[in-house]
Amino acid sequence: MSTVRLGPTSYVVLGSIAVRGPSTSYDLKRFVEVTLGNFWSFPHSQLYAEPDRLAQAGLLTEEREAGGRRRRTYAITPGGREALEAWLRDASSPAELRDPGLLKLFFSEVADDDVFDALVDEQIAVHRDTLARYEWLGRRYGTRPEYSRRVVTLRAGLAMERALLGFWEQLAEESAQASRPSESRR
Amino acid sequence: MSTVRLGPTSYVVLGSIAVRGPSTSYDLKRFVEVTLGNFWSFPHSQLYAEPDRLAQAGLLTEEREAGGRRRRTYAITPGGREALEAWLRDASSPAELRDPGLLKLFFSEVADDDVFDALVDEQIAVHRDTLARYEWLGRRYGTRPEYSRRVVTLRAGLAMERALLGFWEQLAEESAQASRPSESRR
DNA sequence: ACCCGGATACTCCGTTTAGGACGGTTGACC
DNA sequence: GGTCAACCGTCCTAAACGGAGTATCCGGGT
Repeated sequence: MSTVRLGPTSYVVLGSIAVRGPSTSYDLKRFVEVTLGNFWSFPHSQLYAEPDRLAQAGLLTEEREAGGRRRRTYAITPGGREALEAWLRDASSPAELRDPGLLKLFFSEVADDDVFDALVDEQIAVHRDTLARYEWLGRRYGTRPEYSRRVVTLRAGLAMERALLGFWEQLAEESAQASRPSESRR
Repeated sequence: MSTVRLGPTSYVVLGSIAVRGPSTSYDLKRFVEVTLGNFWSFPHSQLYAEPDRLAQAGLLTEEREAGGRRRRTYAITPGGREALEAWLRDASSPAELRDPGLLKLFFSEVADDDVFDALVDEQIAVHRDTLARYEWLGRRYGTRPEYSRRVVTLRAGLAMERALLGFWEQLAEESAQASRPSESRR
């Protein structure tokens, strides 16, 4: 039980196991991919390395199948639950966004207008897709009260996507307006 | 001029230099910190290593002071501008969000309600602050037409922050409602 | 029962990034 | 010309990344 450094990844693992019960890495992968993955992405390979670290630290127990795939099943320990709750109580570090679309928009002044227009179209399509996916998820899971705390994050995703979609659509509108100033403006 | 791998970081550097003109790493750091940094964060040390790489690849020119700090000033080459424009035309990879607040919310079912309430309060405060900062930036720079393409990303930030703030505020309201069921329920 | 092919499940490892620590440089003020 | 605080640049270790590679399973054919 040496003291290990716990990062956000650690809490993703601890939390997922706390919420799902005993899990294998692959269970975590599938769980994370449709839930958390939407607002906290990271490579699946972490889900094999990190639980191991946490088990070393005594925050998880590890049980390995004798034969076959030699799958390891992890369960949370009292110490792990404690660490998780302590983190929940801690002050949060600020959110980070990495949006290549906005990055391109920021630099779009160096290119021609058709590059800008293509970017806007693309981003509108992307955000419409994401929005549709979230809406589908909402219809599928949104009404199950046993998931309520988890499902509520979906509402945050919906709000964000709607905001961003609105932003890009407004940009498209302004761009269209600018390119035919004849009829509406004097 | 070997072929180097160009990642988003590379385009941050190329784009910033294209937009600002010749710059030192420190110039870039200060520029990025108040602009891009809001939707594409990364460590400042990259801004010393990356331009070097790009210079090797012939996308930037490098000129170094003889004495003192031995500052290196970089300028973009025609090849660099070309690479930047090609990227602007490419399809964008999807946006990524990393929000510790949402992560905690997702796992909050394992803890008591007061942890949840504290989280909600904290997040409301955080988003109010960010929103206020963006509004200030908007008043400060939003009216300068020479920055228009760059400043427009600020509107995206405002839209997102407003959406997220609304989300958390609604959560607070629902929570308050649930904890005093006396008047409305039963 | 046995083999085969494709889908699934899992791990490993070389590369890249994170981001803080550290050390040198400068200019303002004494 | 000395001192100090702010400024600027580099380096280093741990962690994250992400894809390549391997093992396992399952269903269908013989």
